[in-house]
Amino acid sequence: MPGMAIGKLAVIAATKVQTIRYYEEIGLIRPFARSEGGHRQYGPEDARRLKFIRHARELGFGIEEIRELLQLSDNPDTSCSAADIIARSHLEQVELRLKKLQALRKELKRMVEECGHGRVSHCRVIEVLSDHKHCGSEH
Amino acid sequence: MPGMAIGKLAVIAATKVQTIRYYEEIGLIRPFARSEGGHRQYGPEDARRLKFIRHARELGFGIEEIRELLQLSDNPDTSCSAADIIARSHLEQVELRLKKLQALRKELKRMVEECGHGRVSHCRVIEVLSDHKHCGSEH
DNA sequence: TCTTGAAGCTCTAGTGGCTGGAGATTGTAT
DNA sequence: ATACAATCTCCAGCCACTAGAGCTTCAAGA
Repeated sequence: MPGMAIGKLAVIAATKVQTIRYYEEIGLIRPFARSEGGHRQYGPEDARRLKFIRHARELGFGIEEIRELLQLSDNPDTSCSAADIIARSHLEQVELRLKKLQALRKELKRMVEECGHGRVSHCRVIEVLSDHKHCGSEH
Repeated sequence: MPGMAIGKLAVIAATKVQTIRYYEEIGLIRPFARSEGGHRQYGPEDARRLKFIRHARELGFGIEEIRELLQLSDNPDTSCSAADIIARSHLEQVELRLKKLQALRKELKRMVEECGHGRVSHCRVIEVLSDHKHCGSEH
């Protein structure tokens, strides 16, 4: 098994090369070997791990959360409740963000709709931004 | 008009003191005067401007967008269409984020619901993160 | 007026999660 | 053998703040 170079791993896991090196730096992954000249060599297990990380990042998990999840994934005999707790608290955060974003969209829509394309002195966009009271909903 | 100190402005605009100094550093605001001892002094116009900035930040506008909006707000005779364009493109971004977040919530909910509270080796949370294919929706 | 303690000052560094570039070295295809 | 792509390390920068050290100034009470 000769292992693949960092560039190929990057393509496979849809990551940038620098990002992989960064993950190594902060201790999330490490290549299973180096070539004589010092080039990193990765195997399929590294690819799986990197995909795990990228997927979790896409889902909005922070690096430290991912570190915990990786540890759990590395030790399949531990209780699953830790992973559950992480995912649950993450879900709560997501639902909060979602609510804020929905209120924001409403506000922006109103702003844009009410802009009469005239002078700034009568522009609702500027007006709404100038005074919180113009807001229909809290945020 | 003696002007208020930075601490009071911070309270009024619901900002941290350091944030105000940071905004000054990057050229968004400046105090209308300094005391003999070098303390910043602000007036009501500064408060209005800072509130404008904070409100726009809450709505998710970036600093450079805000810089543009401030310029428009400072020149009430210019066309409102520039502000409109900024707000519109911002709205688009928000709607995109919203869609992603909704897909994410769905995914997380499923993960949490399917976790049987057993061992990690059978935990759906880990499993879903390990393999993108388990996702019901793209994100 | 003096004193004290809160609030201000500047400057530096750190956060998270990468991203980009310089300049040197290595790997690979012809 | 050579050309050129890919990789290496190291360092700096991004955004929008936030925190702290170590000092000075201000305002209120005695």
